Amino acid sequence: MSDIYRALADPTRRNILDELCKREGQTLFELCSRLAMAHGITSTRQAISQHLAVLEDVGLVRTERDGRSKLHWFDGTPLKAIVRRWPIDERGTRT
Amino acid sequence: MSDIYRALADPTRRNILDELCKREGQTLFELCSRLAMAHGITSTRQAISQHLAVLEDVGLVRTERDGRSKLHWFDGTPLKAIVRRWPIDERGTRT
DNA sequence: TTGACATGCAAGCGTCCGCTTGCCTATCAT
DNA sequence: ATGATAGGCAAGCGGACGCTTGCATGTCAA
Repeated sequence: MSDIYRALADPTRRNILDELCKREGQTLFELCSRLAMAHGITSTRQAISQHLAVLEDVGLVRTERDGRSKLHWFDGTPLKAIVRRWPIDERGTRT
Repeated sequence: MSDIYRALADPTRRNILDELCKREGQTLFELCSRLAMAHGITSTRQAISQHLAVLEDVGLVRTERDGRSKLHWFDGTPLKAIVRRWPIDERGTRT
């Protein structure tokens, strides 16, 4: 019961997507340290893991196991639903 | 302390945006009845009003008073921030 | 096998969020 | 002025969410 909009609602999850855009194929530990460095996020590893699960659930993050590590990729395809749903140009100007 | 992403997180608010795209300059009462008809939303008038306040706060809805009525317009301009932030094409395909 | 490393699962807790309820303000017709 | 209409303000409640904590699973090196 989670959609893209819910997934994007949390600021930490948005920062995770930002980091995954900067460098692809990151592992959970890489992400944790980079989030701490770049965004000052002090959350636990488990918290980040849960965020990644949400993002993976809605298709914004794709993963692949590599031994005991799990690599993460950003995938912006689900974002198309937003652009498709509403007009992005300014509207509502009185005629 | 509310951003676009938070505003889009609620399904009722997304339906409100849908309805405002269909017909511009709707009043609160118009929206309530249309939401009930088209989306089966049983929420109170105050609930919809609070949702509209959130949407107006983040710039997704613009308003204008007309006597004792308040007219609402959709404005998709803030959505540009989403497209600007992340690449919308598919990425993460292993090389 | 043993130990260390990387991640997963699940319960518990505090807070925020959406909704309702009740009352108040403002505008228009008669 | 009176009543009706359209909307606003604020308190309170229940549930969902994000986070932590503790333990379990699985992988690699020695």
